[in-house]
Amino acid sequence: MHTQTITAPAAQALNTPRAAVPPSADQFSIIASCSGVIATEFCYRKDEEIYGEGEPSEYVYQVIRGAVRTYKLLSDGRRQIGAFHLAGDVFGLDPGTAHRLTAEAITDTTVRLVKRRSLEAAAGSNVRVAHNLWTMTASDLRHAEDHMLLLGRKTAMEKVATFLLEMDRRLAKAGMMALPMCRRDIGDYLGLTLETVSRALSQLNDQGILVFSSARQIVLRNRQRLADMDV
Amino acid sequence: MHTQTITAPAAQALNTPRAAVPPSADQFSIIASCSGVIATEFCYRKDEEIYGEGEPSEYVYQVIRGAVRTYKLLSDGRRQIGAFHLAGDVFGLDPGTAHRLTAEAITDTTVRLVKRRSLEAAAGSNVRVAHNLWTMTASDLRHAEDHMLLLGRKTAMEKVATFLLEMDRRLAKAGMMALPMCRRDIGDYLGLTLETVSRALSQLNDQGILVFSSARQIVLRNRQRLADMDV
DNA sequence: CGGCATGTTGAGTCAATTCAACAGCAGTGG
DNA sequence: CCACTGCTGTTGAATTGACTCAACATGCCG
Repeated sequence: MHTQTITAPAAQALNTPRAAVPPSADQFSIIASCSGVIATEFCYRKDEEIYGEGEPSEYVYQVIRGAVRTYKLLSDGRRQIGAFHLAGDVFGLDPGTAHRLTAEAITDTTVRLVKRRSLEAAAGSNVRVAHNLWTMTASDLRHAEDHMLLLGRKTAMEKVATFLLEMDRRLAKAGMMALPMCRRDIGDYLGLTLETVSRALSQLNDQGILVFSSARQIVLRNRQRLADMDV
Repeated sequence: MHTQTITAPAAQALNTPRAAVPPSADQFSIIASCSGVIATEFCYRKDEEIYGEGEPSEYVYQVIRGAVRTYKLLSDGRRQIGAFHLAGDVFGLDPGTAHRLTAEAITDTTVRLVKRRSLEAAAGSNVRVAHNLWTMTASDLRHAEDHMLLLGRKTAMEKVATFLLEMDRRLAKAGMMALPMCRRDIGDYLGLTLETVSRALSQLNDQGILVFSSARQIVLRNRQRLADMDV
């Protein structure tokens, strides 16, 4: 399983300042700094599996650098990506004994990980930790609820508009967003084919709503018109 | 808000034996029986709103009798039902301050409800309660993850097959299932139109995989062939 | 019995898919 | 340095699964 080399002492990551830290990051830091909870860092190469659906969930993860996709497969290979996890995000927090989705590194990725058992132990004695575990799971649930609405009821263009606004909010730096994932990943996240994603992006480009510096480097020129499409 | 009449003392519900109680029911009973947590019963008529999206989440609910749909709307009225809640199921457990979906009674429905604040208080002093809140939210998340795969990647027939197996598991009595919801609800749950749901059911009937006693009374004749369609 | 909800079925349409060709680019090695 | 190769992304053409619109059937409730 975790045969990757340790690349940096955990203490360094704990002290690294990061911009635009999502709420879950603070919660995770509180947990990770509890006595008895030991955080370690690992690196995964592009497309490497971090854990598989159905595997025992031994660890909980936080993305330090890079990006992760978590997905489910049908028997014939059709794939649904449930979420993209970016710097600061926590993933792999499945309160059962097994992971319910597969996690893969989208690009070369560094994660911080803590043992599930030590987490549960901390939750048993520290009410604050227990509450954080709950709210982190709840925030995954909120995202899933929003995403069900998108998958079940939005058109292709509305899906892509929602996606762009989500990524803009989560990873834009200086007005520019550098998408870590390919068109197929985006399609499998939105319940579309990669061609449909490409066509929608081209159309938004033609309309002047966005500009490409490269296929994955996008600047939004008109967030309002995107938000209007987003219903 | 809760202007319905109280129909039965809570104590009666607590002592009423029920068959096929889902795991969440036990967990909720543990919570509800905590000192300081007061459970009350209310009745809602068919199609009555229990709470609206965005409203402050004052209560957590458990279905005693009847059925509930929780859903999100787009501005033009397109609807995505996130879940159906049947006897024993807990719903409305949103760890934020506001409900993220609207809840409506599908049929005349009796619920048991407890104040959120008393729940959180109990969680603060009782680790068991805190853990149950977490696992109940996690089980909603599991359902949402499975449902995203369905919405994003399954065909109409696969969606309907999955739906039938889910409902068969959750509400079949003596091999027969009595669906509380109409075709439109099923469609809005599966990301389909009501006509497509109707056509799929007719086709399964023609194939002898199921038999209708009435439009909503269904007997599955061949679960294996349904499971095969379910991929 | 009549009236309205719900459900079924048919015909035509269309949004997104499939299949196919090609363009762009990054990495590799001669 | 540039040709070669493989991967990613774009675009076009044809197809199709699900949708829309419409008519009719069924059944429940007063």
